[in-house]
Amino acid sequence: MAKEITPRSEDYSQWYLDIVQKARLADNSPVRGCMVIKPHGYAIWERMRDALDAMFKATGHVNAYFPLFIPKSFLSKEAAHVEGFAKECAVVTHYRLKNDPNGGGVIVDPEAKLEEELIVRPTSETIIWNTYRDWIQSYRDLPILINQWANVVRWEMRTRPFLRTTEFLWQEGHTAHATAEEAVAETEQMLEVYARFAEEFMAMPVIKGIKTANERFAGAVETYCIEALMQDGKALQAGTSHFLGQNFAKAFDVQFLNKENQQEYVWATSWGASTRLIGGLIMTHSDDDGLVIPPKLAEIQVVIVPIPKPSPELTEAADKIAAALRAKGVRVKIDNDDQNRPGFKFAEYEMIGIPVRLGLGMRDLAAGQVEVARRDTKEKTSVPVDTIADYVANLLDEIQQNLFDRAKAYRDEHITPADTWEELVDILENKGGFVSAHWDGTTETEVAIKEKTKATIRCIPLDAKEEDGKCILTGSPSKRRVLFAKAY
RNA sequence: CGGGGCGUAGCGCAGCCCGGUAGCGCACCUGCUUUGGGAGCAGGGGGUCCCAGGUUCGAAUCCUGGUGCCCCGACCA
Repeated sequence: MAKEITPRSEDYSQWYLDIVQKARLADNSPVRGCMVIKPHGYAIWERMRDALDAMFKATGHVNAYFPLFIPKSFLSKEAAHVEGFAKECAVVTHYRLKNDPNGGGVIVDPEAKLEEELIVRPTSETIIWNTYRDWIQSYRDLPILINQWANVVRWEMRTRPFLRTTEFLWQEGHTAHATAEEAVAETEQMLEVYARFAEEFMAMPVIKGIKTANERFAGAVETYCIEALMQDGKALQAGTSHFLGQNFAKAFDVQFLNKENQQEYVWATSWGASTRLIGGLIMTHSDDDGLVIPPKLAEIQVVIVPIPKPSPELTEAADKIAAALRAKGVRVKIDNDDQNRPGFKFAEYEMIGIPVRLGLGMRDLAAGQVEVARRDTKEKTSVPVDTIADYVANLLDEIQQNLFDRAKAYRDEHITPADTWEELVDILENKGGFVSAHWDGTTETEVAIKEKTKATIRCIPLDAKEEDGKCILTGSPSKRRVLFAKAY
């Protein structure tokens, strides 16, 4: 038993770290808060990236790439934006090293100080809007619908693999529009794209909503978000889409001539999702035996394990099954390793989250069957070889659906209405999850509730019904319920 | 930035209190026997004991200073 995973019931946080480590998703790096994303973790990101990228393209977006470095002065142009990011920026001050004259190693060459410091992008609004100024003259130049896949750096106090790392991978969409209506429609459309991606590919149910002023993106007029619920009852913001109004256009002086030959400021949106999604994926589906990957995001959906080890007969049978599966579009690996024993392999494939495992031994071959083991429920059944391809193809869909249904049932059970302060506190302390409660709409109240309970308003759900009520803390009138939760 | 913990083989750790020249498990290499849920036996390789200074005949161990990482909070995707 070389690879024990801490049970969730014992220490959820340690369980999470164990999964990341033992499912070979990522390693810590020599640099604080940065991680090495290992092949098995990166494969999940590649699938996420490809799926999202296709959805962006299908909604009319194109990819481009803007620089990693941003002149320091750009950051100060949009007041709220600086306020939000200044405290967590990595700054490049020099461009050269030299040998230490006092011996031992290299030092920063004091002669090589930069005239203007460069900021490693924490997000790219500033450099992109500085560029858009030159690209936009007329309403005919609009809209601009650009996305970029990039890495960004935010010097966070406290980091956790995938959930919050100093450097992370993400995509950021930056669009420019002639009207506010069009920009809002874009913001909402992209929120919809994220929600669909989360639910269809990650099998992770999400709540669509808007952020309160207090939780809004630095520089945005309105921030839309999708919020997911993790197994430990904490919420995770899984994607955001911002309506930026004319804030960045004004800060970077981006105007266009409209049809009436008048100068107007351009309307903007930005939207992003990051490698944090992998953290969400882990905490939505995985269990004490290891990672669980939904079939649509699994690089390898099916592994065939010859039992007890590969032999000419077993390999021939495995090749046929693999060919039949591949013909159905299933991603298959045949385990040709002849060193480890079956028990070891079973545990290993469960650890790294392969959705379906086929066990194939002489016993099965003689009976014309294959043993099918599904990762999500751990159930095993024997299936005739001649129907295996159809069976597995259907099973993958069923697993994808089951994971979603399971997560949704859990999530739905953990949206609890509260009408008194005592209820709110009790639910947050003991049950966890989202608490649906009335709020008077002020930042003061929101902050006060956070100080008392550590819970924040995750969002005002888009589908929140009009309902007269009283604020859970102050008793002031409220028109609708909002969702409170402790969050990652 | 506060609080706590830890730096000893690739990984996880013991040894430190009480100083005597480094050990255990896993992993790795070789061989044999095994193989339907994490194999067994035998042999073997691998170490600036985080760094610097001090005390001492002698430091992984004691003292001083530094440094790194992890975990828990406040801040954030």
